[in-house]
Amino acid sequence: MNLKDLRYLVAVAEHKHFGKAAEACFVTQPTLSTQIKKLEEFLGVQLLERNSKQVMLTAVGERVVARARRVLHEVDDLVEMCRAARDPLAGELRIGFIPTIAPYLLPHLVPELRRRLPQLKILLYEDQTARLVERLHRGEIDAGLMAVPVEAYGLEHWELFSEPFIVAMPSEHPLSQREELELDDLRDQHVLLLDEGHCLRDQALDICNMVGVREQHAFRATSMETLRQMVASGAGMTLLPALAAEANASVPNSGAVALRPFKKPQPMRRMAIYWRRSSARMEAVKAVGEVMRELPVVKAMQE
Amino acid sequence: MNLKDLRYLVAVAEHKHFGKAAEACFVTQPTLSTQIKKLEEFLGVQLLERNSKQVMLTAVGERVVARARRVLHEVDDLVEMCRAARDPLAGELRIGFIPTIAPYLLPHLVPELRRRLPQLKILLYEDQTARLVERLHRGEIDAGLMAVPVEAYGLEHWELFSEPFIVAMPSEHPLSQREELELDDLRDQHVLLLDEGHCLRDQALDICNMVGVREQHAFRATSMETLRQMVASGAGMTLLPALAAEANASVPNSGAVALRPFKKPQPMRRMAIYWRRSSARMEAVKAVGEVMRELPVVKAMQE
DNA sequence: TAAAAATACTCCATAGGTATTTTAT
DNA sequence: ATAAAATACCTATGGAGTATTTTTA
Repeated sequence: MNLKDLRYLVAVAEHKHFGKAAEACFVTQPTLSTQIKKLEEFLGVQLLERNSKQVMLTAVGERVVARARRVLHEVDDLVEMCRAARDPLAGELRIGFIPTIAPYLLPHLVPELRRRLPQLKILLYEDQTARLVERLHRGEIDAGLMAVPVEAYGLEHWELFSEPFIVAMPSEHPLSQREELELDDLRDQHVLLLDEGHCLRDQALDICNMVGVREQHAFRATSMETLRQMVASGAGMTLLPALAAEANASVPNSGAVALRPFKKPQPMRRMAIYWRRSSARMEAVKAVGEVMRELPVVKAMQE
Repeated sequence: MNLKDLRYLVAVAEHKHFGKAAEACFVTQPTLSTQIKKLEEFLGVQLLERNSKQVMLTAVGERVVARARRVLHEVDDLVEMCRAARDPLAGELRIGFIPTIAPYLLPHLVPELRRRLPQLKILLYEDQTARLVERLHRGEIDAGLMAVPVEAYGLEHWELFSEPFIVAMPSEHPLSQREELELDDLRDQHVLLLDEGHCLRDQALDICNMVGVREQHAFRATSMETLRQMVASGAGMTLLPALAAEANASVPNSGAVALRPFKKPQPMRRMAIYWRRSSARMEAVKAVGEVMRELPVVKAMQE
């Protein structure tokens, strides 16, 4: 049984005339007649009573037509729904962010997305890289903003921007006298790092290893905010990504922390947006990436 | 778009695997793949995200599948409903009766129908011949029990039984002394008849005309009950169909009316069941006719 | 490398068309 | 006699199959 057959039946029920119904369905009368007959044979019941002067519905026919109408309406709705969903820049888009950038980037990003991609309903998720990758694979999110490299099959990515690392130290620290620092200045300093799992920990560790810094093993912060508070309390220094450092200004107790950039070339982490190679939302993901790339606060970091 | 395509989609959504879904649909994987692809092209949206290791639904896909499931359930219900309605001796059957037989036959017929055709839900209508024919043509009723002949195109009929006419007269009438009457006995009698429209009027009139009876033009009864009361009050005599006459016994004031049959061959009216030539319920109508024909009260009239 | 989906192609069932017949009022 | 549905027959679209290739984790 086909939807077309049901349409033919409903047309006959409406016109009470095979010829007119056929015309309304853009087919010929014989076509419609044979299809209706087949439908009746398939269902095993007579739906229409016809003679050369009039067409009437049988009792079963009446009920079948009523149900057929409902079915056809629902199918039409389904098609209409898809038509409305055709815009690749509309609908929901689920994006995950690593915790060391989410709270610092989103206040800039969200209003801009609302302005530039108003049809897109962005759902935000925050998780560490490994969990974001997992959720990408499971299809729980459509995209993830993470630092390259991410070891994961089946994902594609776009590199969006680089984020310099800034040194955060207690304001009374001797190095705070200097405008800019060199990597070598970190040598023999005690550096505080984030807990395992945060990619930021590994990135900072890589930099430290280049110059032989000792990690303060006794203290491992579980969040950037904790880390900042530890620095403010004089427990040591740390490396903050630029956006987090920038946000420091507008935070209580910020006077206790001195922020100093590195001399060029600054150590940086490269941020990219990731999605499943097979994702149907690639276009939307790229559009969102483009918006991020063009955020003033992001462009300012790139020169 | 076909219902089959929707079934394929739902199968893939359930199995999350094209091969397994194809198997469940009794088609090959390439068939299912191409049909799903066509469905996506038709709808203009990607419904599934697939790679060689997993299949996932897109957001639109999720919604389409939900709607498709509803549609398919409704279609299956529709088919199931037809399967249940296949029994030609089940469902509703609308039957019209002329007023001069309905109240006298139905008390015998209805219990017997309930016993012999329990699946058939009989709806009863009562109207004069012309209106019954109209309603038959309009499809408002499936059958009509009327007296032959009925002048109407497009109707077929089955003759079921003949109903003798019985003379009803005031009990003090001289003719009531006789056991059986002859037609000639009616000559010069004053006969009361039903109002225009009742076929019984015409049948009685035909009989009267054969022997030259004068109609009592001043009185025309609008119902058989009125007619009987007029006879009881001594206003004249009349011809009653046998079933109506038989019912007279159990009616108040019955002692005032004498009933006398004619000598053989009795004048009779022939009752038949009519239906549209194109009717889908012919089988049920004939079954009901058969039940009528075999009613004891009916068979008793036929010897 | 192995599993799975996509593609290429072939075939045939059937929807749909044209011409004609049957039917019923 | 006429209007309308049914039938006969033909065509061609497209659903389904087999064999193969491509993809990707």
